[in-house]
Amino acid sequence: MSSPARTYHHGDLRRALVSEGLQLARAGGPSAVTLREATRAAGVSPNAAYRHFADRDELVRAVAGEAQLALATAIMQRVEATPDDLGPADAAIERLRRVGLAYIDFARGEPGLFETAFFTQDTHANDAIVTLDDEIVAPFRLLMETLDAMVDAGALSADRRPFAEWACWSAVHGFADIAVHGPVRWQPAPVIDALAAAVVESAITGVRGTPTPPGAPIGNPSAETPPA
Amino acid sequence: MSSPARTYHHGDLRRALVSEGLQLARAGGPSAVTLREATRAAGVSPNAAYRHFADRDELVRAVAGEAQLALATAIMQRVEATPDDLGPADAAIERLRRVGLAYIDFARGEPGLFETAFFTQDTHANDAIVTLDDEIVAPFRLLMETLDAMVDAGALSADRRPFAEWACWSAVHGFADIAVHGPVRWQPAPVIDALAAAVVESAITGVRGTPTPPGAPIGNPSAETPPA
DNA sequence: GAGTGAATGTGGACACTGTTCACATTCGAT
DNA sequence: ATCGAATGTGAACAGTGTCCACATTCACTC
Repeated sequence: MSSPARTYHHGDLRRALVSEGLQLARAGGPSAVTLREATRAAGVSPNAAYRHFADRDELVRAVAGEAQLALATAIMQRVEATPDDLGPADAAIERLRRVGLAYIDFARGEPGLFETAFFTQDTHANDAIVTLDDEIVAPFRLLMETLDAMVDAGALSADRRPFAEWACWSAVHGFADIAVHGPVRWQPAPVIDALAAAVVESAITGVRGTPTPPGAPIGNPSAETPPA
Repeated sequence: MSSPARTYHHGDLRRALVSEGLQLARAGGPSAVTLREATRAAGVSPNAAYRHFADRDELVRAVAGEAQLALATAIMQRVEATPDDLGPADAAIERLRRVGLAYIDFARGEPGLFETAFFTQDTHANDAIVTLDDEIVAPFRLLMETLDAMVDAGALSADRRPFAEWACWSAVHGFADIAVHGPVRWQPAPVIDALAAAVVESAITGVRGTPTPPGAPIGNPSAETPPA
C-alpha cells in the first residue's frame, strides 16, 4: 500500500506489524489485535510474525508501548499549551489540571488505544522483584514531573508530595475507565466534560488539602487530536 | 459431582452455567469464561448453552452481574462493621472510608471477579438513550447512599454533594485498577495497603474540601473473604 | 393414559484464532 | 560463488464461537 517494490522478504516487517496492530487496537482494543489480521494486512503469511515476536502477547505488548507513547504525546501537547500569563503557582496547578484532562480526553477520544495502553498480561510474573523504574511508563513520568514542579513553585507543600502521584493518577485513570466502560459512557458529551472537570478539581483539592485557589479553572479546549 | 440423579435434561442449566462461569471468571477474568468450558464443566454439550443465552456475551454479562453482587456484598460487610462509638459525622466519614477500602481490597483479593464486574461489551449500543438508573450497579448505589448519609450527618456540605460520587468512585476504582494491572501490582502488600489508605484519604479530602478531621483513620482490617 | 407441541439437549460442521513443524527463499559475509 | 543465518511459506493441529438439523424430554390436553 505504501512501499512500491514488495519484491524480497519485506524490509521491515516488525515495524509494519506493530503499525497494523496499532490500527487494529485503535478500532477494537487489545483483543482486536490479532496475529492473523496483522500479518494479513501486512501482506505476509501468519507465521512470519513468529520471526519477530515470540507470542501474540509480545506483539500486543509492543503495540501497548506505542499506545502509551501516543497518550504521553497527547498530554505533553496539552501541557505545553498552558498560557504563560499566570503566576508560577497558578501555572503549576494549571499544568496538573491539563495532565488530568488530557488523560481523560485521550481515553474518550481513543478508547481502543487507551485500553491497549494498559494491557498487561502477567509478564515476568516469576521474576522475583521488579523495581518500579522498570515498569514506569511515559504518561506516569509526566505526572511525576508535573507534581515535582508544583512543589518547586510552591503550589504543593512538600509534606503532601508523597503519594500525590497515586492519588492523582487513580482519580484520573478511574474516571477515564468509567467514562469509557462504565455508566458515564452513555451520557452526552457536555455532561461528561463537566464530570471530568469536577473530578479533576476534586483530585487537585484532595492532593493540596485545600480547595482550588483564586483564579477559576481554565483548561479543557474540547478535544485532542491523536496521532495515526 | 453435587446432584445425585443426572437423569433427564439437567434441571437448571442456566444457573449452573452462570455458576461455572463465575468460577472461571474468578480464576482468569472475563476472557476465561468460555462457552465450551462452562458447558463442559456442567457436563453438557456446548450448544446447550444457546438455549439459555443468545451469545457468549450474554453469559459473560450474567456472570458480571454476579460479580457486581459479590463486590457489593464485600462492601456492605465492611461498612456494617463500622464501630458505633463514633460521633455521627465521624461515623459517616468512616463509612465512606470503608466503602473505598473494601472496593480496593476486593479488587486485590479477587482480581478476576473485579475485572469481570466491569465487563461491558457495547450492549444496547444503538438504544437511543439510556437513563442512568438502568445501568446503576449495586456497588455504586452503596456509594451514593453513603455520601447522602454524610450530608445528613453534617460531614459533607450539601453544595459539595453533587459530583462527589464520581470523584470518589473514580479515585477508588482507578487505584483498584492500577493495583491489579498497573505498576503497583508488584509492590509488597504492606506498601499497597499504605498507598490505598493514602488514596482514599485524598479522595475524602478532595470531596470534603478540607483535610481529614480530628480522629485518625481507622478502617482496613487487612483482607476480605469473598463468596464462592 | 396416549398424544402432541414446546422446551431443552446433541452431533456435526464451518470459520476463525494461536501455534508448531518442516521446508523455501533471500541476505550478508567470507 | 558459497554457505550459514535470517526471514518468509505451507500444511497441520487444537481450541474457540456459532449455526444447522435432529433427538429427547417435559407439560399439558383429550
